[in-house]
Amino acid sequence: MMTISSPKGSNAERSRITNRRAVMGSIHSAGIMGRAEIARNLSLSTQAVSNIIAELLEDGLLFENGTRAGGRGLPAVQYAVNPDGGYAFGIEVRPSAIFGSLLDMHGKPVFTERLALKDARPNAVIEHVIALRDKGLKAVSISDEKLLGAGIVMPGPFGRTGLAGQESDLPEWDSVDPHKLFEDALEIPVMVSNDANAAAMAERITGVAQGLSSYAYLYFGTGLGLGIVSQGHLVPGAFGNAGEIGHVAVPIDGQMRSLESVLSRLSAQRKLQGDDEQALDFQSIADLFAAQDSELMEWLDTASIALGHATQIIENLFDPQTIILGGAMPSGVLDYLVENTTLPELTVSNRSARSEPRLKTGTSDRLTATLGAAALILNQTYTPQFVVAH
Amino acid sequence: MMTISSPKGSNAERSRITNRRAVMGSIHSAGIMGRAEIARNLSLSTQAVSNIIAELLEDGLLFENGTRAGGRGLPAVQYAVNPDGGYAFGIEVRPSAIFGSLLDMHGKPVFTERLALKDARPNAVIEHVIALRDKGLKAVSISDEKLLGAGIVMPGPFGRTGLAGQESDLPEWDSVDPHKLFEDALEIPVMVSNDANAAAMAERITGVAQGLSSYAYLYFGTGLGLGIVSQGHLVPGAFGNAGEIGHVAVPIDGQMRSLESVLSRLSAQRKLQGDDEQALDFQSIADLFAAQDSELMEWLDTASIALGHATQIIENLFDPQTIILGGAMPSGVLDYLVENTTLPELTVSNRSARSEPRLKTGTSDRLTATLGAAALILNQTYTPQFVVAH
DNA sequence: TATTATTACTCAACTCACTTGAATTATCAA
DNA sequence: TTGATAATTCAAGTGAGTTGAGTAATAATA
Repeated sequence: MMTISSPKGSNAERSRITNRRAVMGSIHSAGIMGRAEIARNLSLSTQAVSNIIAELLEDGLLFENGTRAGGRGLPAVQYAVNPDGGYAFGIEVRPSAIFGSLLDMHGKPVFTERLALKDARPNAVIEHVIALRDKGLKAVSISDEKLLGAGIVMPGPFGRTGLAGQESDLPEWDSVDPHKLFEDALEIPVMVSNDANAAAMAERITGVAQGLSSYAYLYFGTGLGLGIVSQGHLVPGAFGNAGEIGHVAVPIDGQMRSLESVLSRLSAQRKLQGDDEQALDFQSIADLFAAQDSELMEWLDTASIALGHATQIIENLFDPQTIILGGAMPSGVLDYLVENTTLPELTVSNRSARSEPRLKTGTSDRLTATLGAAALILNQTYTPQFVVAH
Repeated sequence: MMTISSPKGSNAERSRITNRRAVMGSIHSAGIMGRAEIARNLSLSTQAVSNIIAELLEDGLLFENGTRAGGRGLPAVQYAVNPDGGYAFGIEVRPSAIFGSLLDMHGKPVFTERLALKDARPNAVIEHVIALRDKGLKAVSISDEKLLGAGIVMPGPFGRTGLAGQESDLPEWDSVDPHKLFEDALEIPVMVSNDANAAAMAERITGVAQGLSSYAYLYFGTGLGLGIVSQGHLVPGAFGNAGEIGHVAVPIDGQMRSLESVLSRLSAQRKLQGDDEQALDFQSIADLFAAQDSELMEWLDTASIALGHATQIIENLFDPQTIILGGAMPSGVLDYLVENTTLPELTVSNRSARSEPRLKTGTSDRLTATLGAAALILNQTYTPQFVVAH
């Protein structure tokens, strides 16, 4: 659940915060940049940018990176983001395990760890999360002042809904406010979200969504989730549960099936193993794909059809620059889906002048969501805060 | 097409604009409000709010509205929005007609007019729009300084897409930038959008979406459109074409049909008249509904099923507070749909603790989109600007 | 080679808009 | 009647961005 802050007026202090983020964001997305260039980009005076940059240098978030000649005039001193200037902590909570990661300012993971979880109730989880943080900070020798915040990914949906009672639910989390719980325990800024949203943000910080402002992200976890980014901001939904695309019905062989039942790792597992409950992991699917296993290829055919329907829905509802496929599914499989899906014609995205493909493959990794959790925090430091309306 | 501005830094001047809007927004949504209360609401000092209110009184946008005792302490002087403080101009451009309206600050229409259009090419449209504006201002004796801006509703999709070549297209508009065209001609701020988005905003200013921040709006025009509002802001899509839900396919009698082909005025017309091309207008449908015409009721049964599917998709993708039905369809028909649609169970919106119904009826009127066009401008004066990310 | 145009950058003064703290006023409660 | 409470104003203070003049470094031009 995204925390929805009440609308706030602006004052000098808040302006500075906004502008610091805007400057960081400009430099992050450009790689290196000079002060005058940033000032033009943000419609600020060079003096203002100079002052902010001095502060950011002081804080160790930036460093000088040579000068650029090229044109006439005094060559601009260039600045770049210092990867070691700060770190974001990402946590993914699952019923049987917790995944933790630390990302530097470039979004590069410097620490990742999996912790088996016997007890997934709130207190036990908090204890493990604190342990994970301490272990991570120690492992890479980071002082805790450098920790910018923690992003938490938990299984949605948040609150009691028509989708409750599923296997992924965590015990005894119904009545607690995860955001407050984690913030009180960790004493740093916290953002809580679902896996698809987090993964979508990861693509924006380091992946194939860099430079995109409105896109959709299809996340392959156990099921299937959708992260929606509009004008650089996540669309969280009124209760933080937007993107539950897995439960949308599509026609498969003349029958309405939920997307998740044909386009997810779980569905592949069922197809390949029947009701055998042994987990079919990432690697086994990759191996079967490499061997062109006939059952898997059959599953892929059905999955492609489902993806075509999903594409039609997403494109017509959001008109994104692109739809990115990613998550815990081997990249070969994702590439196959992108290449073999027949794109629907009757959508607003079927236009001739496109700079992005309608479907593309993003990061494929079991840890996509965990890294995405940390990316939520990085995104915050690179993006001026969204003004929430009344 | 929403105009996407580049990200801007903040300074004193922009802070004041933001805060003025925030103050106006607070008062607008509360009806009447005192200064200290607004200050708390926006996390500003009372002095700052006092200064802003003095300015707004000076500009005629607010007026004093008594004092409120009730508690202890000095009773607060209350302020209310002056309906005559400014006006918004709304224009809806159709291939064969232009609709114009003027809304006061409360969102009340003070002038509406339909102008038949023989030539729908850009120059002719501009000419008629200017004439409409002048006529409106004259009719209600408003000086042109009071015109806050113009909202324009035009048939989407914008740009060449897979949905182009439809009957609603306007001739020779492919190569022009409507926003620039209208802004140059009218010399006031302009917002261009599609009918569904505009209608969604109208509900936020005066209708059943007051107080809601994340909701979806199903607009019945000739076809069917979807307006998506997330945290008080429209979700426009990368190219301004989000919300083309009419082209999403749903299963009807075991066959995939586009939503628009079963849930739109045009589809009702086809059902009732066969291929007879004579227009079936708003009133005729209302009459047939009053008479419980059997063919219309049959159409409604199918339409309800389609609406159920649409609801499942919208709820799972956005998790809105509610879905509002409105537009050029008699309210009896909309009410019937709301009451007789079987709501899907497998969605995140199927929760017990709801303050809003999952479906509700909004404004039903041929002019919904026209008034909505003007509401886009009002919304801007009541809502601090969205910070667009890099 | 010298000069000029161009651009980045800094310094210092200025301005805008919000904050702070003290003083004032009106109301309710004891 | 007195005291507590809350809204409001006044005046001074502060943070942050802007402005304009001046300096420095480079490319283009004479």
